[in-house]
Amino acid sequence: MKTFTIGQVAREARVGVETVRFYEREGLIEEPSRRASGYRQFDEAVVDRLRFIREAKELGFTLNEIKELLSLKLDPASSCGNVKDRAEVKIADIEEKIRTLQRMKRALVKLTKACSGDGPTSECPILESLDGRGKQ
Amino acid sequence: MKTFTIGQVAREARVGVETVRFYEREGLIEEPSRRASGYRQFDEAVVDRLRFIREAKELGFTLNEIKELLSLKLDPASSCGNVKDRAEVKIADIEEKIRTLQRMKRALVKLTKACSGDGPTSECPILESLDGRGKQ
DNA sequence: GTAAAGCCCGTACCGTACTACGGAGTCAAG
DNA sequence: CTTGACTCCGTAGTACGGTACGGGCTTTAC
Repeated sequence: MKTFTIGQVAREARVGVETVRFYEREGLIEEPSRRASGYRQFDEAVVDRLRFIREAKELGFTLNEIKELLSLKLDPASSCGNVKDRAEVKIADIEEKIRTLQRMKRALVKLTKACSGDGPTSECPILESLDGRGKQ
Repeated sequence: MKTFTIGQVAREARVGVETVRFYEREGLIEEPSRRASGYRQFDEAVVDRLRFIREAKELGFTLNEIKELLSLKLDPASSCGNVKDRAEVKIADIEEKIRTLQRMKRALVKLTKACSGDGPTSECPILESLDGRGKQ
């Protein structure tokens, strides 16, 4: 069976070497076996695991959430429904974030439309609107 | 002219007392004058400034960006256009974040649709899809 | 055989934005 | 005058997710 050094798994999974060590410390990947020299010896599954972590992170899960997801997987008492529930909570989180960002964007667009771009900052409607209320 | 203690400005601007001290250390508000006792003595403008910071943060600016915005304001050579440019960059940032979140959401929705919610985690399409590729 | 690249470890540090702590001095109300 | 709330200060801690350092061993390639 093919094994990998830490540098190889890192390259394969497109993460940093230090990140792999960090994930090991944090319990996101199991402690690998070692060569006589002390060098870590990983197998293919760790590459998959690291990709899992990277992709879940890209989907907006935090490392703690990912850890829970992984422990669910190991727990024979938990069902697929648990995982689905968590994914649905995550979808709701993401929707909330999107709404907040859209609110921010609308406010900024409104401000930039009010601003000619000419004139001194002292008359900038963007700064005025933010710093204002007490200034007029 | 009415002056404020740190607790009063904090309440007025709806931030914490420690946050005001923190902003002072970070140079986001100027060093206030002091009473004989050493107590900080703020004026109304600081309340506005603190509100400015809070609102700009709500619009997605970081403290560093806010600091820049404030320095623009003080620089007589900078025009309203500088501020507008920054706001537009921020709008583009926000749009990018929204797109990323929408990508995340689409991926998660797709996965939850594929998942019945029944069955063991070993057959969960969500986990499989994430940890997969090397497992089949 | 040698040199470069890779790996070992613990620890410290990065940025972001605060929040908490503790002991001492001060202020305002009653 | 007392009491309780407020303020002072510097320092440390929080959460998040890593990133960097540095001295010393191991492996690989030539």
